[in-house]
Amino acid sequence: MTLTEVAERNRDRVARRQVDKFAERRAQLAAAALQTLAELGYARTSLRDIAQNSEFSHGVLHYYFSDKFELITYCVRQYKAECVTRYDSIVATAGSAAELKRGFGAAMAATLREDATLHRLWYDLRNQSMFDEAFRADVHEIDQSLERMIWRIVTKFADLSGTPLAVTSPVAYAMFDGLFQHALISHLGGSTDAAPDLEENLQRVLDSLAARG
Amino acid sequence: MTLTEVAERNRDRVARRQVDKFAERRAQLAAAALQTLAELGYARTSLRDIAQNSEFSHGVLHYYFSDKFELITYCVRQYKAECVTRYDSIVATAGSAAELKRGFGAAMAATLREDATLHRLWYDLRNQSMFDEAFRADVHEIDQSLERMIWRIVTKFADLSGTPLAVTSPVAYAMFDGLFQHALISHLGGSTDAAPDLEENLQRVLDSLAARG
DNA sequence: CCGTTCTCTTGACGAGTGTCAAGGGATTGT
DNA sequence: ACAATCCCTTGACACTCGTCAAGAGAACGG
Repeated sequence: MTLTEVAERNRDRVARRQVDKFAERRAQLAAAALQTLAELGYARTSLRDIAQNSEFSHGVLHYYFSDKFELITYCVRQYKAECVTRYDSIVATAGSAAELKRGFGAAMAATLREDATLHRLWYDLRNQSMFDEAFRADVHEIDQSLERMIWRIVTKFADLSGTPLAVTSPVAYAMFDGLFQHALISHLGGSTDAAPDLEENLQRVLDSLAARG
Repeated sequence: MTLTEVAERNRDRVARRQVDKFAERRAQLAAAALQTLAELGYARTSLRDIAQNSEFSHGVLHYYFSDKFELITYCVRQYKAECVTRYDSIVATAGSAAELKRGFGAAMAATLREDATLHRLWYDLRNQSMFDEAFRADVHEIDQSLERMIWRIVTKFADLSGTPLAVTSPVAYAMFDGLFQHALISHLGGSTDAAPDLEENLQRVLDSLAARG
């Protein structure tokens, strides 16, 4: 191994370590941003609010992100990574249609309770994408991931219960999304029935998606 | 009739005329505000933007509204008045289940195309109500009105087709609302299929709501 | 016709915003 | 150990925001 090779390898290692540190802090700041956005909403969240929810000052955000839009975009992507695999274990482990149905309803009701502020942030950003074209690509990608996640559940349910499906993937997603969104609004409005109602309604609708005719 | 009675009547008439003029201009400014909000979204709309979409200057808004919140609240109420009776004529005139179904789908698809920006404003404000409690009361009232409107259609459809219903009012509303919202996002994203797809999907789902078992 | 009230404009204020430049420590490579 | 680079803070900038006060001009009363 020549000297220049050693030097190159060291430089690479250093560069990688720096990149890792850089990426790590970006993720850390994005986490603080996500928490703040979930708390205040897109319209009311400033960079200073975000910095105040981290252990750094507001200037550092422009060291790790070129501008506010890149920060929020990064946040959205980080949110997605956490989101899309949320129900995969339920789909994988369910051995019967009834078990899948119960697990699905329970998981949705649980995340409604535990991640309510994150979910309202998602709806907030998806709404922004209707006004601001810059958000559309990322939002649409997440939306499609969620639709595929729902479709995995629905198809597996039909498979396990041995009945054909009466809906398309977009329609199934839109219906479940509507149910969840209304439950979220009700839940954040103070209703204690929102989660159990959602759990029951989801199971009923899931049942009705399998054609009986 | 005494002199004081005449004086009183005149004062009343003047007062009423003033009130009318006042209310008229409030409505006029609220219309400009609605248009601006529908264009820019809640997050990006300033009072100066609104004034620029009217024929007045920005200061006049504080002459007719005590603050920004009262203006937006007034706008939301004005929006509601236009909204809730949108499909009543369809419900009233439909003579058969098939006609009602067709009319419902066509009307929803039409308003998706023609009032897309107003609809996205509604979803924007409903989202704001998840973050800002001050919006919740008005938003919830509108939401209930819309739910009742959907329920009138669904129950009339079940009545005309002679089949019992398999869903509750909140579930029916949530499902149709989800379908419409996703169609709106798709439509504003540039899809030309959104409206016809919505029309077809609505009719399918409406059919499926009537129990076949 | 004069005085009062109603409408509306103008301009300013303080607060809050995203952005960025200057610089101080800390860390690192040699 | 010295120099260079990295990381972060501070403070400022230009701008926009909601709000309000002062006042001009029209409309209206007696």
